Amino acid sequence: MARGKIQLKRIENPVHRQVTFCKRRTGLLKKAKELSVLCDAEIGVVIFSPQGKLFELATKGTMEGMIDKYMKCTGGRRGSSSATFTAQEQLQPPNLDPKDEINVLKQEIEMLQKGIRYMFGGGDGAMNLEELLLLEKHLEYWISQIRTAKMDVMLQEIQSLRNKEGVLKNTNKYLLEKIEENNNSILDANFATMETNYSYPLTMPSEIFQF
Amino acid sequence: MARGKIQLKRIENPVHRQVTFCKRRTGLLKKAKELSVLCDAEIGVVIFSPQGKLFELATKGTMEGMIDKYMKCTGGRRGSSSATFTAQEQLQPPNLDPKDEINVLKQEIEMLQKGIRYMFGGGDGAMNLEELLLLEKHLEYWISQIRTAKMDVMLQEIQSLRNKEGVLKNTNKYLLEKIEENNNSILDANFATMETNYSYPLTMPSEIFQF
DNA sequence: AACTATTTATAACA
DNA sequence: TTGTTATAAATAGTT
Repeated sequence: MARGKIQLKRIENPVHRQVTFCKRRTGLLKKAKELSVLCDAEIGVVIFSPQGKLFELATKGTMEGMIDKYMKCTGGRRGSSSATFTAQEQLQPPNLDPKDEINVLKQEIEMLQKGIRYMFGGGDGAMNLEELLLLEKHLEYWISQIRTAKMDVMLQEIQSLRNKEGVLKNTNKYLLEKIEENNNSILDANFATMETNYSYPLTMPSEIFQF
Repeated sequence: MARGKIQLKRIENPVHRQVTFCKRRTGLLKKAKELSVLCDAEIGVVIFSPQGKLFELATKGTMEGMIDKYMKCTGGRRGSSSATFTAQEQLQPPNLDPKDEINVLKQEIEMLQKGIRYMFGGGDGAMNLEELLLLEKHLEYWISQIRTAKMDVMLQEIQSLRNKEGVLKNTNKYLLEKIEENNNSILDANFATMETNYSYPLTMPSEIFQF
């Protein structure tokens, strides 16, 4: 893409090939990150150099998570490392002693927490400093996701309210016109009969009706 | 990259976002193919749209093959963390009517399941505003727990290092004394025999040994 | 690792 | 979605 067009075939000069690999690998990963951020997509990229060296990128969560998700999508059933979060549906005897039920529910919560731990790619037993830092990072990421979702919902709500506002404003305008018409009719009637000089308001206080 | 610089953040306009997703997805896959051909690399790309639709590319063999190779490269390291993020413990008064307790637990389960589904499903927008706010609160609690744990570990580490420091300082002091003793003995010996007038240092450079 | 002349990708628009 | 075009970004060849 510069100083000459490329031929879409293997670069034979090993030095050129290595340099190009390095540059384009960087470019590819950058593009993947951009796409993920700009369009809120989840992307995994795995690159093996000709020498078998691995380069990878997973834009949300971990590569393992991506692989699990991929497997689910393609229906491929292999030893998925993904935990099951559906225990509740499986074991739910209708009538149970409250004590037992509590225990069952607590068990389920534990299972769910295992799912969370899975997501964070846990370590063994007590967590060391690195694991804690990683977990903190993951949580921060998750919370940012939640906040984004929250914002989306709120923006939607705002849009909905604005639409309603428009409708109500129109209705209001229509009603104001009607009221004015009515008042004028009454005024005309009064004027004609001369039974009273009490003056009706010509309009309603507009601030009550208008937004 | 055209008709205007891009901001590296989520495109809020859904139409723009969709168009950009489509175009950049194409671009990314093209770049991946090119890199693979030019540099003889094996590349796998997996893209999930925000709606969860899958797009993929495996430049040599199949995606499954890539995943196997990836697993081999990273080694099947993964354990289960026993760290506990038991949000329900904190949010619950100890003595509660069993019925209420059950409800609380059920609520907790539902929220966790939704949260997990949300994360793994790439945010399919199944949660409403209140749920998101609640989840955010829980996550904030978890993160504070993690930070507390992190602080504990760090403080422990610091204490441990201080202890070590104390021991080492004492050892160092002791060794310095020994060395000085030795030097003096040798000096005395040399002085006594007069075989050489080479002068040994009386002390070692102290900054090497002291903290 | 830098530097540019070019090619390529793509944002805005239709 | 697809196509067009002005412009941003990537990068091939070079230093």
